[in-house]
Amino acid sequence: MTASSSITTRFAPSPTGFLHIGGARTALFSYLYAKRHGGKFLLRIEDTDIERSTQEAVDAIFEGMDWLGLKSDFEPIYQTQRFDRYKTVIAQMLEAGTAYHCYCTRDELDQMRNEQMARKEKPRYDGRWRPEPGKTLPPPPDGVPPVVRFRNPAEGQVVIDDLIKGQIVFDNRELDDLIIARADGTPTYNFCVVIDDWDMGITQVIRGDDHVNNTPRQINIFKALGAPTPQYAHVSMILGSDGSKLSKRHGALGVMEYRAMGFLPEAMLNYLVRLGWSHGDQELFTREEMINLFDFRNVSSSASRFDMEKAYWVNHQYLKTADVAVVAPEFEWHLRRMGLDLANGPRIEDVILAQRERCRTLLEMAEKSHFLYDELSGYNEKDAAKHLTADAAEILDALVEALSSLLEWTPEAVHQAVHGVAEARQLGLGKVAQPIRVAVVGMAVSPPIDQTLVLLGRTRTLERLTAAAAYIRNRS
RNA sequence: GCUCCCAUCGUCUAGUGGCCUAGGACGUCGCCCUCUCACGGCGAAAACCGGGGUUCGAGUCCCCGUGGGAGCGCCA
Repeated sequence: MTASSSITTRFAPSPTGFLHIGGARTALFSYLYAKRHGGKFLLRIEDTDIERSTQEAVDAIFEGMDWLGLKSDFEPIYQTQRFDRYKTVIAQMLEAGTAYHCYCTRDELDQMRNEQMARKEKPRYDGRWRPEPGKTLPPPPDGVPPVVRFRNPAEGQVVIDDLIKGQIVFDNRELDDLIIARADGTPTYNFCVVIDDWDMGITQVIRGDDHVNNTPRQINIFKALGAPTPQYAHVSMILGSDGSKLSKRHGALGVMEYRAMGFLPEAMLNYLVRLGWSHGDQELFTREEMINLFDFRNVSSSASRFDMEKAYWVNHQYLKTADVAVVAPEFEWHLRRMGLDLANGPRIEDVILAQRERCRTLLEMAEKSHFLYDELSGYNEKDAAKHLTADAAEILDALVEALSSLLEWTPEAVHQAVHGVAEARQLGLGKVAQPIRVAVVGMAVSPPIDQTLVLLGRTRTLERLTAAAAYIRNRS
């Protein structure tokens, strides 16, 4: 926790899609770990697969990181801008004999794999072009551009002391000679990662545990290069609520879709940090607390499921307690998205205050506040049938009279007027409040009636009350 | 098939050999509050995958099994 500012972590997505929930959590853990130790966090775009990488995906990742407030301490790095560096290292490795050319064609490789699978063996490169002392290599075939393979040690073990999973041991015999440069000369993932992590002084590699099997190969490359190996922390996957892997089909939504669903970024972070990590029984954390408390000791090594209900609950906690000034811009985003004119209604801060106890998401809040910014499109059928009864017409008339004579339009005044009407008729407040709700909101659900009417404003309240009374009379 | 990972309530988890007749949270159910919906309060049901060890003592350590998952690309 002291001035160990040598800590550097990175989040290294490949730009082939949006920033999904698993990536966001990995990014968060990386960010928190760096901040916790006074280190740096950086973002690296792994775009060596030119075929599949797109600018839209890069933008989507930035957008997601930005919305979550996960700031990189440096300008984002693109692997495609580092090709010269990769080529230099590959040339050095060829020279040093830690890498070699392989002239196998894809067809040969496919055939090799199929045969191995048929023999129930683990498919792997058989080393036919691997130089060995006393071994005579076949002459390079004409017209076959070679790939470059890493010469993985044939013996011994690779030991990973994973920050989350503990010690993992791999036998080098299980590892084959992976391709580090394609036939067209472009370097491949497992190689670029090593060079980048080395060059950028990454001290902790934090990534999904679908990468554990790559780790021993990468460590061997570090060693071949004489580079220091980073520590590793392999975070388990996030599964869908049914326990299956998240896929585009279900669950694997981009973080921006959670924004559209009405989540607050801080709530999203809070839910995510608790998915796999814990600090005793604490459920809610400020960003400062996350940073101060985060530790891999308390990160679970088993996969976890994304539970929408719990996520909603966390979001609701934030909506209820967050500074209105913080939620206002996000709420405004939703209202505008619904095509509402904010000038045509109350201050959104007041709306948030009135609604936040009864809304789990900002989207829900926007939907329930629609009536404040636009005309009613009609009454909810069941609610109208129940509350806009023949008896109610007269009550609405009385309310119009009582409310229009108020000197001021405050919760207290409105409250008194409404109660006055109820008491004069010896009715429970519900008998009066419910018809009002349906009349002004369109349905029987809203914040306390006095607050609702104050938000709506006198003019609109009286209009809608009158309209409802007319509606009742026209109907009967 | 091979290699690797994982395993406490439906879900997220606490638990680092005795404090565990297993705690918290979400969700569920009941009651209270109440002008609706909520908030809130109180209460309930609900879990250590199985079998062997180790130990005076195992949810906690070891082994085996079972069940999940990941990887085995000139993808990342």
